[in-house]
Amino acid sequence: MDKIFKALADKNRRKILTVLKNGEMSVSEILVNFEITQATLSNHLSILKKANLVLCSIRGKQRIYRLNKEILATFGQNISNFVGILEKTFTQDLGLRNKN
Amino acid sequence: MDKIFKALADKNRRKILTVLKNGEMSVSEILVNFEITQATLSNHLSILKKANLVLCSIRGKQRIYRLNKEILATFGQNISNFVGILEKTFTQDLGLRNKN
DNA sequence: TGAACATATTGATGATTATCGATATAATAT
DNA sequence: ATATTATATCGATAATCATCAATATGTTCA
Repeated sequence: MDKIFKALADKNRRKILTVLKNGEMSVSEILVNFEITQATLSNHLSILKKANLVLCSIRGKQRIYRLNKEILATFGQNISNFVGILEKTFTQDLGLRNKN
Repeated sequence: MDKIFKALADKNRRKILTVLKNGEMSVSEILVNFEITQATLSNHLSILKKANLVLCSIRGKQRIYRLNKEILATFGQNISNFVGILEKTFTQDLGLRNKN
């Protein structure tokens, strides 16, 4: 969870996720939406990948990135539950006793 | 939105929110749940307050903090929508055209 | 094999951040 | 008034982070 929150803390990385909602695409295709260098984008993608928010596969000389929808859904659920009732995963992650 | 994500990027701040789910409490009451100094906690609370995630009122010499449930609910909704369909607020925040 | 292309990695830099001890502020109690 | 208590603010420090230019890696194509 910590890696996910950290990954989402950067505006460019959130934008990458939004861009990827249009479907999987290569690094250079993602890049045209930004005004950052390829090196910076590559770094952001690496962080998103380590947070398991995106998946990557190779097609020829390109890397095709796509959203990891499962993780995003789980994250969304955790957040919703946090807003509502304390959720186990979330609570445990923080090293707290669960209320129940 | 950016401030909220930044605020949530820190584990201690997320834990503060979780602690505050048990109800409003003073700074020193919050503090016993952590192994950080009062100065550090005060800084975290200030960041949460600026992100509008917590509210603060004064009672005698104490500051009583509590969750801002409205903001949390809105945030949860934005996340859910992000996982699902692109949500206006979120999209606009990133300076992207909305698909619709 | 070698050139061209796509992306990752490296190393450096400036900016931001979490943290602390010390001090300031502000309320209450003696 | 003064001491005590609660919290915020200040100044410093070490760690993390976003970013870049340059280079390396790995793939395809001629």
